[in-house]
Amino acid sequence: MKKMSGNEIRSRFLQFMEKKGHLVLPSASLVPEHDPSLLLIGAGMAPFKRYFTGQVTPPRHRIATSQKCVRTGDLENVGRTARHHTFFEMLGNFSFGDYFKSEAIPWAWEFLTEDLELPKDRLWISVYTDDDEAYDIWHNVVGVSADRIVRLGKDTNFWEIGPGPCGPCSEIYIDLGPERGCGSPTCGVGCDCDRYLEIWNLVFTQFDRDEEGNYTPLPKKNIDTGMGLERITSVLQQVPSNFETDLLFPIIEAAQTVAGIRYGMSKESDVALKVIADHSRAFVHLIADGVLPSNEGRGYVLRRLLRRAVRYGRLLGMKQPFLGQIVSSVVKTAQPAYPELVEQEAFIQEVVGREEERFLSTLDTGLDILSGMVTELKKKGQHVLSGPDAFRLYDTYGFPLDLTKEILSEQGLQVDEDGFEAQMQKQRKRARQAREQADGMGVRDQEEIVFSDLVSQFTGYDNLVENKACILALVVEGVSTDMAAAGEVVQLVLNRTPFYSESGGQVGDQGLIYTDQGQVQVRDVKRMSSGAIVHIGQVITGSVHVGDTVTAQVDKELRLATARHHTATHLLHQALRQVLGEHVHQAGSLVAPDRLRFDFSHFGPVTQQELQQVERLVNQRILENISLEINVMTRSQAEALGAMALFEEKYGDLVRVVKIGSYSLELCGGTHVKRTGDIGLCHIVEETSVGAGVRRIEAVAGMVAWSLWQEQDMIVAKAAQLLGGTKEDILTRLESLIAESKEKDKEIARLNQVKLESIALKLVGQAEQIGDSQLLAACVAAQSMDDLRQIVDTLKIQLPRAVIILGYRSEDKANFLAYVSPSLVSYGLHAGQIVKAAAQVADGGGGGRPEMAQAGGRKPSKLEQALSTAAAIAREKLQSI
RNA sequence: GGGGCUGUGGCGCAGUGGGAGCGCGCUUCCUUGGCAUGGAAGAGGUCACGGGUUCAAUCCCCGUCAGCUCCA
Repeated sequence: MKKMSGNEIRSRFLQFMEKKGHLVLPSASLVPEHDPSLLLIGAGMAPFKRYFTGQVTPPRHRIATSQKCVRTGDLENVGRTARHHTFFEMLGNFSFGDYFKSEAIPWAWEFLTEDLELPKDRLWISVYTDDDEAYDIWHNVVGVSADRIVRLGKDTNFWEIGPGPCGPCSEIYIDLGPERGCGSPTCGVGCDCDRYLEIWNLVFTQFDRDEEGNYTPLPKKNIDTGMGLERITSVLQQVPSNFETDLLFPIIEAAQTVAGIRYGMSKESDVALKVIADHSRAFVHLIADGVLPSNEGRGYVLRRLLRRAVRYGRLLGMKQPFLGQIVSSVVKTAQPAYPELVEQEAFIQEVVGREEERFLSTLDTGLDILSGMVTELKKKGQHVLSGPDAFRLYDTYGFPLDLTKEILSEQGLQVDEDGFEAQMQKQRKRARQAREQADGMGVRDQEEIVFSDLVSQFTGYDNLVENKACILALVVEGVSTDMAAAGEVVQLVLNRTPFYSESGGQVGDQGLIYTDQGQVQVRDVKRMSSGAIVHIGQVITGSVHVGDTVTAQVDKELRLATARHHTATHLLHQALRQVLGEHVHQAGSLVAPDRLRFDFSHFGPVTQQELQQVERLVNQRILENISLEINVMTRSQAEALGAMALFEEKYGDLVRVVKIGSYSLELCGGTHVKRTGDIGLCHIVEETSVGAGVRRIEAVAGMVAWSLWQEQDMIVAKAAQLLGGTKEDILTRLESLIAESKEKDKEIARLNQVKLESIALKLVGQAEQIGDSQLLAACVAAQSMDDLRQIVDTLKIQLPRAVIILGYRSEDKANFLAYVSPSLVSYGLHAGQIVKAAAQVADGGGGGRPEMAQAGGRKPSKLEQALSTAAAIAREKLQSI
């Protein structure tokens, strides 16, 4: 057996297959390019699905790759077994209707035994029960002895996923020795234990399965093989698990250095190190392929992996962000095969760092809350965390359920997962209902049926008036009708219309549809999935009838304003990619006559400087007055040009490509201006967050931008006038005004203080002596409760053993403050009770602490009476001491 | 689009129906040959915003905005 590095094995495999006539391709992106049904690439053959189905012709009939794969199906097993990974590489050779078993089998044998020098006497073969063809090749052509070939059943050796191409497969195993086995006398190939390790699977797709389960032979048979790079490397490097190979171990080493522990110290810390190493490989490659952390889809897979890595880091005692150093080691280790990672490292670090920090704070609050819940559980002697509690952690604090489960199980506790799921269902139901309600405003399902067999032709790209259109259908209040009269809200379908229907974020046109007898004011236009274009509006004069020949006229000003915003959106998109990076992708868009809203993927806030730069770039393109080229072409032509495809499944085979010089190229069905100069100017109004990883920019263009500028300029001019200076002076004037005003506030406070002190000193003399205590009840000229407090502050130094009751009158209220010296409080005197008695006289209430309390009343006329009542109560108490 | 949580000095956070606080940072002074440290004094707040309840709201209720988070 030859000892080789993982990188060496990868390139040896590809070289071998190249010699056998294969086209060697680089690994495809983890993000499936033409397959919206697939979240991520999880198998070596996944990028070639369309070659297997015959939809697309492959560049060559033999292809070989080492493909990056991500699988998160059994996340819990990662780190606990020798072989589970979320990220791995699959070595594979593929035949698209070219060679078949008699080539694929000997080649596999040749590569393993000659190039890798695996000992023949340790290799075992499995074939499908009925596959005599494969058996013969293994036995007679390759020369594997009969006792080394095992026939296995459908569950392991037949590859199929529902209807479609399928076929038997043959697997190659290596015997790792009896010491790795289970010891059972029946132990052999196919046993669950670790002794016989499957290293290569050869799939022979030779049948087509129909819905009924009939298998018909395919005219063009395919080969699809897969050998896990990490696995075969572990065999050649003679290490017990994939994690000890040179593909993964350098990352574990980096992690143990950061954590200050050693691999092999304990089972738990080894699991944590393995999880960190595995997940880090996955998220580094995901980010490199353009995925950003978010709350859904691929972004959520990424976020979960990243957060799990952080969580396991915490288990090792790492409370600070640490993934940066791990990322470096991943990049370094993967560099020979993926040199592009090096260029992207800074960006990856940025994304990882931000997400890590965000999660650490999320985690801290979550852990606090969870440990509170645990204490509560233990106090009650329970051992199952309720579904709603677990859900609250998940829903409100973003604390993943699997983390909750793990943390609880460490303490012998459980989670009521059914209860959790029930809460989740409730949440889903709520969201769905809200959605239905929102949809109720637009065109309802019923109309969808009414219009289902109608088709309208859109003629409005170059043309805003259609003179001889015919009304095909009318709907009033959800009911199909022949006629609509003045005042009625109507939905109207024409055979031909220049009205643009809401699509791709661009709102529907407004305008007029009229005949000699009637006029309809169109407010919105929607397109049915059937192809009918529905105008929604109100009959303003006369009436309209099905069959009428009408003139349909789009409001030109609004359409032009919308077009300005749409073209500006394309410029903005490109400018954002230029300034922020290629990871910026459209995540939603609204194009209206008065504004545009553009949502895009980005990891953090856009700085003021970046926004200014983006805005400058957009306006530079506008000034360059570039002509737009709009062409309809096939999808593949557009792709060849490098067009940015958006929402691809929405479009048919022919696509519309909007090109702005050499600057921007997008697939787009919307309406645009002729030249960028037509936009006039564009101004970014605000930049906000929509959710993690998605930012939103709102901007205005054309006259809207101009009137916004005019309005703001007027405000500035007015401000300058009010401040008595020029526009340039505003900021300095304001600064000095604010400073001055603060200075004056302080001076007023100081003067007030002096005044209050003099009031207090005058009051001292009015105090009534009762035993060795003093009683003071007085109405003073104060402005606020604070004033009363300040007077008391002065008084309580002069009258060290006293009850003080002060009152003042404000507009329509009486206000009181009572103070009792601490030495009197111990005799049972209570400021709250005294002041309350006073307030009740003035028709109010109050309370507070024993030494200080305040109150108020609605009848200021009773102020004096209230004070003397309170004084009487206090006097009585003082006399009884 | 819908739900939950949060919003208190520059930053991180306590807090309570009745005088707005803590830690870090900042300024000045003292200690020191200088620095680190130590000691003292001080500046800094429309308690997100707008309504309501109350004699009294930073606190309770409603709305708006922003951030976080889950669902769609």
